[in-house]
Amino acid sequence: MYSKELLKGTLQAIILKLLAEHETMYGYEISQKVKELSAEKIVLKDGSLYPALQKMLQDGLVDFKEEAVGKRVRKYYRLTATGSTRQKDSLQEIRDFIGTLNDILSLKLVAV
Amino acid sequence: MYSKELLKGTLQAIILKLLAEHETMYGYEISQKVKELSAEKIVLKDGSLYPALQKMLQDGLVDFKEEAVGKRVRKYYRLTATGSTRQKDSLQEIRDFIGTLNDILSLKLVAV
DNA sequence: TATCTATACATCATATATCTATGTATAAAT
DNA sequence: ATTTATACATAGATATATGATGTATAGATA
Repeated sequence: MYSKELLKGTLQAIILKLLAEHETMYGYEISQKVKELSAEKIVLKDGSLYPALQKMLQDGLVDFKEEAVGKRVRKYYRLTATGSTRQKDSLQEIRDFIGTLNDILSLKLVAV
Repeated sequence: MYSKELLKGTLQAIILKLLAEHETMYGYEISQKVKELSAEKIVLKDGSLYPALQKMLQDGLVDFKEEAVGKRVRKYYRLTATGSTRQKDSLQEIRDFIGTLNDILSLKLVAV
């Protein structure tokens, strides 16, 4: 696990990216996908994920529909048009920021 | 300027890296160097820099000696042995984290 | 069948780091 | 003479991830 602070500013971008690739996803599915893609290096806590989704909902970046699975109910989230725009913007911002870190920290990263 | 949150978790690593490369630096010099290396994309506020330096001092990552320049006094900071170790660790953590972001966000970055 | 683990959601208090605003003061530039 | 740059600092505001805790269903295992 990384220092908690590193994830700040990138968690929302990560969620947006997954939703951009998957049409709909429910919260637990998102957390599992992040764990998988990060080789368990990023393990979202419930207390991080659900409040983040609710903030994105408030900000109009996502909406959701509930779906019953047995007696349980999942909330399937989907990007709105606003969310789709924000997704591209936030991804670009992270690219740019990493480029800046690359310069300052001499990381020697290049895009292919 | 980037979303404020992005810098969190990396500011200390940036300061440590500059100190690893420069033997001694004073606060204002650090802020100017960061501005320069980032093409003004990262402009540290006094309220970020000085508290950060004081925390690093408390944590034993740096020490300093005061030096008079005319009637003004500069605080020249220097890495301690602990700080030097931390510098390498935090840089590696950021590399690793960016690698993970690379996977999740499909950034297509490679090290050269 | 009982128990543990995984699935699925949520809220509240806490921690932490950066920023904004503000303050003091010297030095250089216009 | 006035503005800008240099050089430090602190207090309060803000944002966001975490820890702790809660509820409840479903599946696995002993």
